[in-house]
Amino acid sequence: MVNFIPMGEKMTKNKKLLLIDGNSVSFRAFFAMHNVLDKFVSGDGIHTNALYAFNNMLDIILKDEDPTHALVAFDAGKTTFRTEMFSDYKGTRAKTPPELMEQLPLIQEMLNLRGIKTYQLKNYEADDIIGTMSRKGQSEGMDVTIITGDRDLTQLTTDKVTVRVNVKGVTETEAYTPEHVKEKLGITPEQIIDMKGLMGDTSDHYPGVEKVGEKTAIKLLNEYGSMEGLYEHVDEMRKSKLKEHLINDKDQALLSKKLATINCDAPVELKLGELEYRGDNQEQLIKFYQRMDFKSFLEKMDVDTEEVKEEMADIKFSELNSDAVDKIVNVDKPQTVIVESFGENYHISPIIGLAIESDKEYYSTTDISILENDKLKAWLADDSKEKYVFDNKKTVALLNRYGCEFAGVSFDMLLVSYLLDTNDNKTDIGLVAQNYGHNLPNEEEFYGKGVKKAVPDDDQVLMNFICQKAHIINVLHDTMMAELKKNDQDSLYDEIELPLSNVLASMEIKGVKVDASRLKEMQNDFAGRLSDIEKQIYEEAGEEFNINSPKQLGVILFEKLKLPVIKKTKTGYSTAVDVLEKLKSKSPVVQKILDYRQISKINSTYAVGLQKFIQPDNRIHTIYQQTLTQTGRLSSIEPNLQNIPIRIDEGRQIRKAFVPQSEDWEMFSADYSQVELRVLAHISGDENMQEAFKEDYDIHAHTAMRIFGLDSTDEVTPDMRRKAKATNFGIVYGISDYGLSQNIGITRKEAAQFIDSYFEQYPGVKKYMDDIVKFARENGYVETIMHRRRYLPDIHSKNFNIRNFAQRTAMNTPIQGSAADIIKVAMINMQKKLKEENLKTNLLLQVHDEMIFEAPKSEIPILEKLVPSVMDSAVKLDVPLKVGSAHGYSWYEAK
DNA sequence: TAGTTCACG
DNA sequence: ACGTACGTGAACTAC
Repeated sequence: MVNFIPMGEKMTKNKKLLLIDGNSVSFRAFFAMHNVLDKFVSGDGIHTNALYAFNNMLDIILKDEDPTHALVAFDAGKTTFRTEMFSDYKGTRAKTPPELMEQLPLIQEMLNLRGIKTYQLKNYEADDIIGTMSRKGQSEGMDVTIITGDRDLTQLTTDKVTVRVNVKGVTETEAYTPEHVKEKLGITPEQIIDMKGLMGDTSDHYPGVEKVGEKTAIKLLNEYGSMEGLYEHVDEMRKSKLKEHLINDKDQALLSKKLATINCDAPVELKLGELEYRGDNQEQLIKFYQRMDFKSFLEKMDVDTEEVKEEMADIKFSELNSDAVDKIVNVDKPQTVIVESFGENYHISPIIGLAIESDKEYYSTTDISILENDKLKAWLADDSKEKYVFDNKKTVALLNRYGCEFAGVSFDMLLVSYLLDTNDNKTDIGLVAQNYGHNLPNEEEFYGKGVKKAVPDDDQVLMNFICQKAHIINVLHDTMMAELKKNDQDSLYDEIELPLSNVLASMEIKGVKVDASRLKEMQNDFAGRLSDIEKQIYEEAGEEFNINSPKQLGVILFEKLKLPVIKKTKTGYSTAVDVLEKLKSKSPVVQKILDYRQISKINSTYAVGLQKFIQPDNRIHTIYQQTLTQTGRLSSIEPNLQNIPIRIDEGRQIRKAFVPQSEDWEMFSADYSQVELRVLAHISGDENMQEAFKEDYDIHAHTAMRIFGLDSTDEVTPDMRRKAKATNFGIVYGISDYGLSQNIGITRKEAAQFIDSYFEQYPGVKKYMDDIVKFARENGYVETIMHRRRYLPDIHSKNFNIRNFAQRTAMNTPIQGSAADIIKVAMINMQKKLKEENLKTNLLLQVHDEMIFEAPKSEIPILEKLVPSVMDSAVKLDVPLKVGSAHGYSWYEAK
């Protein structure tokens, strides 16, 4: 088929108008990068985070949209025609943070340098300017795209006008066409103002009709078409609360609709011709970027400024040979060491290159035999020779495999970066560098990914790369350490994370002995039982299917066997445990499926799964991720040794395969009892909870007694204790009545009463919960007893769910995180003690609130005293810490 | 690669 | 009116 396109139309590109809501995008840009606020400061001390994010977004949008015309509209001031109509309009809106205020003029300046017109109009909001210009553009036959962070602007969408709303920060947008509005809300763009009028707007602070939210408003509009239509027929509605509210709040609703309506006839004195997009003013823009310290944007412009050159240029380095070693060992300043490996798991992957920066000289080699040089070996192991690295734990583990000890690290850029901000993924030095505005390829960019992943053929390229890594560590050292100090996190780093990285390295290197033959036996046993159950399930289902597929299982249970659907997931029927538990009584096949699932999980993940990780030394060497969790806990991978089954005996048998190194040794474990609740008692200062721990009461029974209003714990039934225990857990997680009701199978109302009486009994806890959320709102982060930080930008979210989640996180993180701090201190002290006392015992594993050791039998009596005393004295809280311990022939027995 | 499920604290 | 417990990792299926 041939498309005939008239010549004229083919030749002229359709004109495209880009309209940006300057205020709302700036706001979003600011909060999207709120966690790096202090990292983005220009030479003259002005914050630049919003500027940076705005510009990033601009790059993407300009590329995407390729506009011929562009305009960024700003609000002119607080008073507008809307505040005249309704004095409280935007009444409770928090005032713009000063750190953003100072950036707004710069944003306008930058936009102009980028060839984009900016405009504001007295008495009107940016929305109105955009509305007006979008109609002008449309009537001239232009395609119009609007960029905003405010969903209300979707009322402007038409066939020619697309509204792109920022989601998650500013670099991603969701595009609204009339069809998409319809799909998403079930109403037309024109009806959005009616909807807003009916439901009101909390953030702009205008009221709607009482008890009418989005859902109700949409339902009403689908029935009556518009607010006016609705009020014409309101008398015909049958008597209901809704009808009453509609009638009572009619005036408010009509006013709110007016407030929500964007004025598309504002007296904007702009001609479309003036909006022509001219592109960057190169010369001025470079100066501007330099003033703002925007290195990455400068690099994008292909500009050879001196500063950039220094950073991007190939680094001059010489061969790391014995001559170089002679120089290195005699330097007294800190020196930077890079040990480069290739492969996922550093316990098995080879070292492929080394680099050392020494007094501004760079030395590098891919010839690993230099590690046999005795002088270098001694220098690496010398604690008094100060070193900088990225990932101390990995470096220690790698060098250990090549027969070298490694000590003396004072700066681990990975750890510092994690302490400064847990939010982004910081396991890659390139990404950290990029975060600080420096240009260093990350691992994926350098080595490639998937099938293309490979070490470069040219050794020079590799050596240059690792020298650049060393260079960036030096460049960022001062800034990052200063920031650490400013956050009052230097002792968290010096006394906890850095020493801990050495403890973890030795735990990983030691590994834990696992009896492969035992796992093999279990695997065989499970395989037999699985095929039995499988047969029975097929029989009862009347056909064969994949039991592991939730999809196929759903069809069998809910369509073939017609069992009631309890819960749905995004993709279909839920077949999770809590659902199956409820269906158990309806069909005998359900219990069999539960059994199958359980055994199949234990078999595939543990019995079979763990065998793959047993190394030739008969041991499993996990990797502890020290810089991953948002709370400060560790995590364990390849394999995860922090989730070995224990709750059900079937799975618990797996622990019998975890054994000590030789016959006259045992496994020894020690765990904290209720650390998190004790931490809560401490940081909340709640007297009732503190008393319970000081007196060493059964905390859950004691809670039950209090919330059920009993006189003594003797009256507490097991069921009451169970409920109280769940409530205590709920409190730690940042409780909601719904969550608690689901967990202990009571109604939401009852759960709410539980929580009320809990807070009455523990008023200090209530106060803590309120205060910590307030703290998070004011400071943008929360912290643990050791000043570990977690930034919570979502605490300002307009979205109810996202904001609530951030609030629960604010409550939970100081608790979970402080508990993590405590055991970390205990681990460091423990390792030190074992050495001081000349014990052979090895610390092998950590599982959040417990430590697992292997020890000669003769040392067990010593450990039984020593370990609990080290653990309970790790930190001094207002309540005592309690520690339990056990030992036996395997991890199973050490319970 | 996303979604579901389930193992642990 | 909204739709929920906090923090993880791994196996498996299905797109």
